[in-house]
Amino acid sequence: MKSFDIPIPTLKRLPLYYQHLLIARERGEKVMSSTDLGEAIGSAPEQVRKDLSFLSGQGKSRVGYDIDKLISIIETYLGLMLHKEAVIIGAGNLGHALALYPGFSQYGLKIIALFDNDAKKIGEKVGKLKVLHVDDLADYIKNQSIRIAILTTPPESARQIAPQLVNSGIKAIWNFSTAHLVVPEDVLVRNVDLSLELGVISHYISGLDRISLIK
Amino acid sequence: MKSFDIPIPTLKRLPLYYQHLLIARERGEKVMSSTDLGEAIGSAPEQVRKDLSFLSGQGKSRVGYDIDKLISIIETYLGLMLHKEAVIIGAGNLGHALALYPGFSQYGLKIIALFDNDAKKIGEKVGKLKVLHVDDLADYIKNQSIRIAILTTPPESARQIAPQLVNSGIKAIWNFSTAHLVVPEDVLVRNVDLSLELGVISHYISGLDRISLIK
DNA sequence: TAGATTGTTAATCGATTAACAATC
DNA sequence: TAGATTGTTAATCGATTAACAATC
Repeated sequence: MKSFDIPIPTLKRLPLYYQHLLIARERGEKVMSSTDLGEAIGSAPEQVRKDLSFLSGQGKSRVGYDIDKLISIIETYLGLMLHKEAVIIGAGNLGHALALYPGFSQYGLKIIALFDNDAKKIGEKVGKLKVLHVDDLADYIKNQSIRIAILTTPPESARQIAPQLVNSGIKAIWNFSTAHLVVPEDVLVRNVDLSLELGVISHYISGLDRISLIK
Repeated sequence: MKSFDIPIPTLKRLPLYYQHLLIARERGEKVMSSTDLGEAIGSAPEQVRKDLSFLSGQGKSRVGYDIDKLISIIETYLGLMLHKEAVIIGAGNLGHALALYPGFSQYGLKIIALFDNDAKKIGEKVGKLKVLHVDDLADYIKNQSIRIAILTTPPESARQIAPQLVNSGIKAIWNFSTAHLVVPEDVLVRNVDLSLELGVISHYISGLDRISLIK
């Protein structure tokens, strides 16, 4: 799963550029310099130019980047226009929030089903979606040719379900559980453990206390 | 805000180690090697040893790390035992999910209030918390000496509120909005933009399509 | 003692930043 | 033309990985 032709950090900045370009276009702007784009997302202009050079830079000296053109280049490069369907496994609070998260559609991601193993939740409505039983998950994925799964279950369930997902044809797992998933090479796993940020935040806050003790 | 004595990636792995050590302790285990710890979180043993060396390595050759000791070292280092109170601004789906997220208390984080500017939401119950009006935010933070704020509002609101938070004494902002916040040096901002992962996922999925087209 | 495992130094890798020639 | 801005190469920085001596 390593054959990226572009650094992951760059890949994560592209959506940011994209958002700001959309806003600028909305405002009627036509071109944008690397300096302005960088400022908008909090990066240096060199960073922006470097990032954009991966997608065959299209800027014009003295002018900047053509907003329309750059938008469509990023769309093509990331495959944003592609219709990407995903399922959520785990209909808890986080699953709900993600199912209803408004930002995803901008990137072509559409949540089309939620699964849970809790009988009480089956049939429950989340937005326009109904919660389905996890027993039907494998068939559903196969029949609908889903390739993206979002995991918001407890870690043990996540570990159990991951192989099923892979067997059913899932190619990308967005893992919100704390479980470390082991999957074949050709399956992308992106881990988002919200708690990890607490390592940084907690250390920072407790550092403040330490300083104030010394003073 | 740069004066970390330890790499951020390490800081984010410490909570992972911590979790696995807790589990191991639960199982009655006494010591754990860097190899085992690494395996649990998907890192190399060298990585583990390197990380732990930042907190004055406490392992024993031929034996491994004393689980009890390491747990308490990490707790001290990250300030996990510190009682850290936080407010959430934005009582939408994500705000709800975070308010009810079970994983935070393990790290000493306690959400004690939710704020919103939508009159319809004020007074609404989220778990045991009531949604308060954002007009009362500054006073609340000052009176309760809150230092951590979690932002789950739309980007424009986030940008507006950030200076207020800083003025009221907030020292760490966990920013789930897409806004790029500009704050004084001594305020920590941790950005979590869920959409950014979609850059990586979308690119990967569309890469699969590209390959299958070629074949 | 012999061997496993740590802690640390050095080598590698990769991303960011700086510099600057090319260009519009 | 002069000057601003790109695109790219080189230098720097920082984190990961490898190697190995120290140690229990």
